[in-house]
Amino acid sequence: MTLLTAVSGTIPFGAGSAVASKLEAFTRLSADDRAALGGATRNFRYVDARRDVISEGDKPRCVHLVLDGWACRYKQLPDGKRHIVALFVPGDFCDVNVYILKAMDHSIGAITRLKVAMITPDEMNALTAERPRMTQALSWHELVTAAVQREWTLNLGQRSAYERLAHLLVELYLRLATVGRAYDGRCDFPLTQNDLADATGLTSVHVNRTLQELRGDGLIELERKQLHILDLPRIMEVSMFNPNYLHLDHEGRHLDANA
Amino acid sequence: MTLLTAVSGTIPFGAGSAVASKLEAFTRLSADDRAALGGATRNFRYVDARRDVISEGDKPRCVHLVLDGWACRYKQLPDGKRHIVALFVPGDFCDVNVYILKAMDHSIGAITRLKVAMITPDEMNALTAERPRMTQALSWHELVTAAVQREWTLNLGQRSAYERLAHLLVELYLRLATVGRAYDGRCDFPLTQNDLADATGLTSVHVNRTLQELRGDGLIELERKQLHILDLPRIMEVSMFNPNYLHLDHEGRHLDANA
DNA sequence: CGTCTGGTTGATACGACTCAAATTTGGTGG
DNA sequence: CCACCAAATTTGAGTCGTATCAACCAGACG
Repeated sequence: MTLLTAVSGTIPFGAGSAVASKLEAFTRLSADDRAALGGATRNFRYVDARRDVISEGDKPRCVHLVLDGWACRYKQLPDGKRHIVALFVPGDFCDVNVYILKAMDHSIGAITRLKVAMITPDEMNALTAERPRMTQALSWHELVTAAVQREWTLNLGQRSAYERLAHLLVELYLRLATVGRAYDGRCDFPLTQNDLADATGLTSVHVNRTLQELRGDGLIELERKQLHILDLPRIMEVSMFNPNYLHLDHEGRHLDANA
Repeated sequence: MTLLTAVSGTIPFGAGSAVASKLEAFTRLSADDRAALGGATRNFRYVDARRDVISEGDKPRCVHLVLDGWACRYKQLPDGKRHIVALFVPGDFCDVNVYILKAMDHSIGAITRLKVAMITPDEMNALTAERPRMTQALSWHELVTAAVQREWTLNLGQRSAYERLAHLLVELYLRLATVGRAYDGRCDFPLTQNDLADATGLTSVHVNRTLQELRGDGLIELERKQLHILDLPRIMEVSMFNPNYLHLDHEGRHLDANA
């Protein structure tokens, strides 16, 4: 048990371990926890880029968990406007417990080609039953997801286009870093300027000009779907980025499985 | 049991029953469920208007449940801007499970004088243990809260000032109606134009002018902290209000305790 | 009766949008 | 390997929604 944990703990990342990395931002997982997580993600499928994983109005029957690629939650307005209300990167659950609801009030779409696990209610129960640490970790995940949503609300409500875009880039960089998909200020960044526009409530034209400003100010490089944050402290400063809402402080270590 | 349920079921509203009304939008509660809810809310306090219930940075030790009055979640930016990211009306929980987190990433403030229950983790466990329907109802509550937060994100991102304010008014009216605090298009509405500005990302000056437009168009009356929605279908139309995100469809009746 | 908070009005400025077109990039098939 | 096409990015010019700044007014309250 100790060995397995130690080994998997040293693997920087790999198929299926993004979830574990994410949950370990809250609490150390035991070998059994990791194994259970692996079991729950055995059932997965691929979704092509720009296709829906599940659409507004559908009855949710399982929990989705992003194993690889990026996805988004979006809502469409009758006048045709689309808004991306959330982004999912590897390791993110798309709503623990959704299957309680009768119908989806939004759609989940793949940004890139997506590898996504489908976890049934029974499997979720099996995952959490007798595993209080796992239960807590999932609650933490939901709380963080809610906190991110609030921060996006704040972002749209109070920040300028420049600050707003900067804030989004920093958030995504940090989230990717916690699941081992970002290093040295660099990460994959598959969003088009159109996606960024839909996520920030700006037009793609204005996103374009604002990104040029960010580049001009020496804060970022962004091309060929690669983001490079050149000056993290400064971009955090200008976007008034307070990382507290990501709740990455490892205080959960008092729940350490291997303590 | 049947008698007690029937009796409490016929009381339109009263101290402590807003929660039950809210949860019953999802599932019928048994007499035992109601009693347990009553027990959990026995420990409450009053908070003066404009005072914090809990502040950013504080360690959350219990779940808060609004019994009477209005409250809000807000976040403050270093440049002094404040944004109200959520509103609470009677019957709303302020984050089931928060106590998992190390520190609040936002503050909860009273809009009016507030009667708020403080429920300890132990009491929450006692409330849900052996009561799967209650557990589900609380999950539903959290899912709806998340859906509302997404809708606010959409609201800020895609709707004009006019649509945005209209949407907010409709949402609050419907939420109050589900807990028996709104009838015939009328409800208490203690928010100042300043609060509305902080919640919609507008300035209070623009909120003022936009409210005048809504009044001029015969959609609402709003004075002396009383809101009167004159034409619900039309204001829903102009604000592109789709109530699906409130998940008020009583399909949960298959879980009816008295079926 | 003065003070304060919340609401209202007017004049002006600017950030972001709109529309339109050009350019670059990435992928595909010949 | 090149030609071609669609998608994504970039640029320019003009407009509009909302912010800003500055008064002023009304009712509540001590």
